[in-house]
Amino acid sequence: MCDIMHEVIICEKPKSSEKIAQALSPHAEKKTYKKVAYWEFEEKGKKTTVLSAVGHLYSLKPLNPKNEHFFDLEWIPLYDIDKKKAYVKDYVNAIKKFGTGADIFIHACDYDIEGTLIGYNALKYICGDKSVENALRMKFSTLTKQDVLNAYQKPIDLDFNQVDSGIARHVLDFIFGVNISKALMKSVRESTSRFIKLSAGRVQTPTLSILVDREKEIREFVPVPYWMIKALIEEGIVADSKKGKIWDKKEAEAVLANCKGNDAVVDNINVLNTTKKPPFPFDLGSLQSEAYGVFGFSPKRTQQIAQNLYSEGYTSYPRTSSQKLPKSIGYEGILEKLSKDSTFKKQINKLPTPLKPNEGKKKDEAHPSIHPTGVLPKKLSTDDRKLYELIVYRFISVFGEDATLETMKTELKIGEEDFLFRRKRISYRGWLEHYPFRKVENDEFPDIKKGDLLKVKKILSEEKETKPPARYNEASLIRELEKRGLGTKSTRADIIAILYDRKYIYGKQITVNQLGENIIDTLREYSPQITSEELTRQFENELQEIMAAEITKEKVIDDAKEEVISILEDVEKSKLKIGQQIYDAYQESRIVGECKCQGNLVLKYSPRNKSTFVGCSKYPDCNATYSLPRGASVLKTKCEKCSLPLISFGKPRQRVCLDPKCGQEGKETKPEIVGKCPECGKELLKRSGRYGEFIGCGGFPKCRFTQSIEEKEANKAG
DNA sequence: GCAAGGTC
Repeated sequence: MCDIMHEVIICEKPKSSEKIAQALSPHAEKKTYKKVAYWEFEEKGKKTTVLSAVGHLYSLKPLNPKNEHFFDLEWIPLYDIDKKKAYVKDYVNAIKKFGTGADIFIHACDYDIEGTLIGYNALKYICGDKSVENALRMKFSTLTKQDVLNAYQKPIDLDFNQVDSGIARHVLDFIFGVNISKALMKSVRESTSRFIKLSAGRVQTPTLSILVDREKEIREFVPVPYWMIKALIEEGIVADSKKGKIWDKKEAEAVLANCKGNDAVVDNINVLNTTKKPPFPFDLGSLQSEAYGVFGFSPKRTQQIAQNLYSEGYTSYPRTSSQKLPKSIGYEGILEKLSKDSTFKKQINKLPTPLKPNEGKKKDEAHPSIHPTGVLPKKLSTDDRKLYELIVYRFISVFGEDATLETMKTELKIGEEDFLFRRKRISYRGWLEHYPFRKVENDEFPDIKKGDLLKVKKILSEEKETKPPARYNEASLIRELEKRGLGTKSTRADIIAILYDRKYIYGKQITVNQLGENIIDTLREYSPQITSEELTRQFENELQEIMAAEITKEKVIDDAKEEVISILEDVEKSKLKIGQQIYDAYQESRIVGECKCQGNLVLKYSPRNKSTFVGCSKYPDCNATYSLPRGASVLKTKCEKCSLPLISFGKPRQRVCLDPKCGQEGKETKPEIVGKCPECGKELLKRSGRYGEFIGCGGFPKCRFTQSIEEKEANKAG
């Protein structure tokens, strides 16, 4: 048994180990050790075991957790730091069991900085220092059989510069993020003896900064009035004055006067054919964006569901930035399998041959775009089913034919004034047939020709005003982070969730709280580096230099340490002022209503009960407290009986007064009807939610159209 | 208590 050579291959994740094992030997046998899968084969007197990590197995931890600042760090198993990562232990144990004492160690994790570090740490801390010294490195960019075989046959040495740059990235993020976060919390604690969970980091703080800048732009925006002239004409035509935005009221009135009493003459009709290409296959970012737009799923939720579908084998690996569908995934086979579902089949049968996907530009060396595997799910929850079908229909659409649209641009003269209207209709549906999630305008063209005289029913001068820039939502913020190269495809959704969790931001149309704004103001003063994406750029450059052996990781870390120490000293000097300001801002953003004593009702947290409750800001002068049921939210609407705010909770949501003694049930008053939904035609209702009143479609949840009261007002005025 | 990065 012992005279045979033993070779161990360590991969980054279970899926890779499967593919690598199968590529290396037709005899690779799947085995399990305490629920963890590994692969084994024996060839030419050598036994090979293919093992797998599950991403990072080790994480940084301060050497002396009691110190005020953390600069000396060590690598500790992830499951010792985070209880939710217990599953990691099984993988570590499997590597320990089969890796210890092997003759040959092969590092086969993804060929990037993080992957290199994952394998390095696995070898070093599980198999021992010796395994690292002699380790071979497989370098591949895809997990195709050919690439894997090549990498195996021509292994390279482990690049220790790449390892060092990975270590430096972790250490740098830790000493900046954790120490500055701690300093902020300490300032609050020492100036107010209260605890608030605060944080700052290389990615989250610039992200918050983007939101704060937008918030300030909106606040400082001064609307400018303008007028738009519209003509209501027979045949249901609404034409706009070619003058567009008219900034001068008198000029608008003059246009109106010029039109008076005149019919409209059709001056010119221009009909154009345009083609609309099929969409690209999904990468994670575009899936998150589409699922947000179509179903209202948060990017984090989409990521969780996609991970689920992947684990069940229904869809491919979700954490990809690829918009490519290489032939090697076997899309004919996938479509054939999907065709076992009669609804899918209807669409698939209409696809043109030969099959050719419309691919996007974005690439990912490790994975293709997100696509169904062809395995049909038996049972899925409603939301999982929705996302699954979105992925399937998108996949089918990608192979569809171009759609053709006809656009009609008509120029009219009313007196001496020029008007214009456009119509759009679908002349060939093509791929649109396969993708039911987005509606495309399909207008009727009026039956008119050049020279026709049309009756003008009415000329309107609509007063409008310029609008501030729109707020980000989670999907558009993710796109912004992607554009700026902040975070990674796997972390962006989590980073945004942290900002919500810290109460820096709230709302679907993301609004920054006082607390969030104050954190940015404070950090811009004391640690400007961390508030801008420049820190990410600086890290990237330094890591490059480490990889090129132009600088050592020790030097980079020492420099960073000095920088952080100087920041911490500055914060320390002003901690009382900083802490008080942050606490005041925090208080303000926790206000949910008005107490009977005229004080503010604020959300408070009881560490003892681990629950949130409502208390008066004038405590201890006012002792009013109200407990909140789990998952309850405090509404802006006041109780009609006692004027405290109403709360809503439970499933289905019910409304009652914050004060249980009051006993007032939120009257099931019929919501006020305020118009028709522009998307589905049902009634638009005035509703109230956590962040005040808003307009929503009566067809909810089928139709998810919403708008703010302000938007509604603006449209009414316009 | 605190970051950002991998992955089930």
